[in-house]
Amino acid sequence: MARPPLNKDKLVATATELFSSKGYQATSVRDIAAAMDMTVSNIYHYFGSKEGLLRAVLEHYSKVLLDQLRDAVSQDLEPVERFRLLLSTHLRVAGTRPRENKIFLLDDERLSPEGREDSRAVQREVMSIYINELRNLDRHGLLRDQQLRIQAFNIFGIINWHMRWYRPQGSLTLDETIDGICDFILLGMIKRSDG
Amino acid sequence: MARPPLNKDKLVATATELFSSKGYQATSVRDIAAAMDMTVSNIYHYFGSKEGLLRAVLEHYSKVLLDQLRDAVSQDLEPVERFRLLLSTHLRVAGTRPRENKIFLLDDERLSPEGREDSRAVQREVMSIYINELRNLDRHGLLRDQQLRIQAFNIFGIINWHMRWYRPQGSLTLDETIDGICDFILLGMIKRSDG
DNA sequence: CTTTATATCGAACGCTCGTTATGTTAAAAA
DNA sequence: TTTTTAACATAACGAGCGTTCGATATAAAG
Repeated sequence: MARPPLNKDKLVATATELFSSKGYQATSVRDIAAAMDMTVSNIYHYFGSKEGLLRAVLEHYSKVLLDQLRDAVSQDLEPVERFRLLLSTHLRVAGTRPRENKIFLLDDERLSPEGREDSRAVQREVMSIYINELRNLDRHGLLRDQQLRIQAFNIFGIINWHMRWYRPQGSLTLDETIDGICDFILLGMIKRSDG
Repeated sequence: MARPPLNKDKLVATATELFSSKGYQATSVRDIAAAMDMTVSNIYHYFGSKEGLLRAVLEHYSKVLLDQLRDAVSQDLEPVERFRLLLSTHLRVAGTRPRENKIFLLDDERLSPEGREDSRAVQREVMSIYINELRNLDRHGLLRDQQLRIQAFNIFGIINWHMRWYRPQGSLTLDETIDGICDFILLGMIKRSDG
């Protein structure tokens, strides 16, 4: 046994790069093999199938995302402050791992039923983290609207759209962008007299 | 000449249905031919290529969307009211044509450079409509934040995410959902004392 | 009726895809 | 040293893909 996990990790990284830039379906196993300078059959030796590689990519990202979100909501903070921490954490994970995030959002439709169910379970878990926090805000009379799921979906839309336009080399830093987005979510667009 | 535009329209409709449910790449020209009960070569007679069909789908949707948005912002209304009309119009088009919207958002990456440029032009036009309205709001001192493009991107995220979760057969009507989303965008999540 | 243009078809071409069967190297285990 | 096992390679299979070619049917135009 030479260095088995080393090459396996590099394979996941290369697949992430290619899947995110060309799309899962448009990326052939031969593309990945060429980028790794190895043969196709070797990839099958490691992952068994093309979908096995996709699942490895998704499982890695899911773990990172859920760990960070759970950590954020476990902090002992004022309701609004903790919600802001949840938002900024989510934005930071998605913003620093745009490739994994893109695959997670777009290519889960290409999974087999079992893989799709795993992906859905992660999405449900993220949703339940948000619903818990929204309930907490509502308990303190801080929520303007009680349609919690719609609020959550709106937030996911903003966060997940973020990756389509944010470029690290742009004029705003990631921190500035994240603050602006959190304010947008919490306060809305229109200027208010008490803000 | 029998009824040329009739079959051509049906072909665009069938392609829309299949492209949106399975994705552009996962839909073969043979799939579409089978759904239309015609042969593959007949599709090529009409559209010349698979991409030709995709472009026909996108051009149709782009025209509808831009027409409606332009009509909304041409109304003579108070700034906030006109912005709310723009939002609700956009949400209504996307919500009543979820299939076209999905293809428009996801499959423009599969176009050739020329087709991609056409699609980008439409996206730029939509953005400029929003920027104009945001400038108008700002001129009246109504905007909380002056990062206009970020505001616009946040809005697009919410609107385009809408199609991933909204189901007409759900408990809320489209109108109720649209109102809730407009309020979210304009007022934010947190209850304010002057609201 | 003849010409012409459109609508439709059947069959194939060349290519790429995911996958597998079989073999070889090389390093760790015994 | 022998055995075993993981890491790699070569070569192919069968299927599906987008596309094209050549022919036919059909209806409008002359």
